[in-house]
Amino acid sequence: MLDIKIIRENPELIKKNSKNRLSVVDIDILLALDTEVRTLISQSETARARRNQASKTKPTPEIIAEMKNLGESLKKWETELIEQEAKLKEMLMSVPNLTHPDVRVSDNEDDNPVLKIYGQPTKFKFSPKDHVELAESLDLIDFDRATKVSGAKFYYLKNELALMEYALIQYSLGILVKRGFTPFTTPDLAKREVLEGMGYSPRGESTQIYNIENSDLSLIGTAEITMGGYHKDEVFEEADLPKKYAAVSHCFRTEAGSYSKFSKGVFRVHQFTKIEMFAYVKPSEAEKTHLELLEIEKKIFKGLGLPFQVIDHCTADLGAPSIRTYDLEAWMPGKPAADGNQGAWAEVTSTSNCTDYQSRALNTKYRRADGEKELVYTLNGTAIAIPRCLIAILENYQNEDGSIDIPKALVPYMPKGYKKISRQKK
RNA sequence: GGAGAGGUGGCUGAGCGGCUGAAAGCGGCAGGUUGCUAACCUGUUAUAGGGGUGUAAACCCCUAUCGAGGGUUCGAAUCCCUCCUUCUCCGCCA
Repeated sequence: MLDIKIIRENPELIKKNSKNRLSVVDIDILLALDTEVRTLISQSETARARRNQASKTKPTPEIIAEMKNLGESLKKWETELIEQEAKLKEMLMSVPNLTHPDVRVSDNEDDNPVLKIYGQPTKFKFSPKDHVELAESLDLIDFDRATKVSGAKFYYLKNELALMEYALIQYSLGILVKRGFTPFTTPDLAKREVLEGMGYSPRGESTQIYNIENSDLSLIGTAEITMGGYHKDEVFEEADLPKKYAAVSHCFRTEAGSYSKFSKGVFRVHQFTKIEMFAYVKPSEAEKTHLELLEIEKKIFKGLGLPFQVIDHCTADLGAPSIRTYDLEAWMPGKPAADGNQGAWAEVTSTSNCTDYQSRALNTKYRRADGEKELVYTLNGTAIAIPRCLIAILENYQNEDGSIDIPKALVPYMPKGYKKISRQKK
């Protein structure tokens, strides 16, 4: 969340920013609520000061009577205070972060500038198939039985594709560990307070989050949650920063109302495996680290031999916690494009600079060399999201006979002899 | 899952209804002593929110916080309830 002080002191700036980010929070109402809350606080504190004063000595019957009275008013104010504070916090959590000055201002969420294209869309001498067709003919994904067992938008990975998930993990972790990232396997469930601290609201109508019945646990949608919660209420020493983590987890998303031809196959699913990079840095290093995360994503995709482009989210497409977000979009030859053609760029990774937006809610700080404590900055980025990466591999590495080459970079991580996927039709 | 014992400041640990934001020790910081180190001595040492003085560095006042939340009371670290969590023993289990 944003610092309420920034909103108090620069209401016009925040209003403009929120408008650019398509936020619907009314800053005037928020500020009015803030004033109300502060009045209640000072009222209660004055009353408590009086009570503490009176409690220093043995009270006379008159004072006892007075305190009894005061106690009742206090209780009333406190009840009101809790209510109003909760409302204020809810509003405050919905106010998006500030925006990096270089981000394009646009109210169209597809208006993201392309920074650079690496490689070229793969050319075929035949008509390429999409990953669903390829995977089904090679017995690599079982959608039908997944639907029977778990429902729509679940899948079984089989054969080479099941192996390839682990190959991709090993390949990516190798790159990350070399760069000083600490590897993690995280819990796949987290408490509500952690989700909320990270800016995800587990309840409510449009939630993307699965909740566990009779508990305050939710299935995480990304390891960003468990890695952000990891240092909740902690204080780093400046010398210990940056902390760079690579977290393997399963991710669960309800994906309410997202059925369309653009999310065919495993493009948008309820469960997938992902390695998330997460970094805690001091403010002066955030931009540098952000570019480092982007570089790693590029290295991973270049290494896999996949064509991709880098885009820079415009204001309309920026998530609330982020001041700037870059995505890698890989070329997916089987994906229908918006203009009706076949083949499209599609998001495979995303990296965000969240400044102190998350650390404020999580209360994660660092002690500067001069002894002062300050909120750390947090950044995150996808190292690899398995299903989307598999789509890109299947569709780009397909051959005319329906077989698929395994990217050279993955061969060392596959059991011996796996270099190509081909199977006789039964 | 069952039984028991705990959760207090950076750490160890006292307090068990008012003068306790909290003894003592350790550690940290500043100063003294010192040929150097050790030892010793003195002082200091939580966080957050609000208010005030000051150009500022600072300083002063108020409030909250002794695992979390509720309750009892004029007053709670201290009594009661719920939850979380740690340890020990038993059971179960990959």
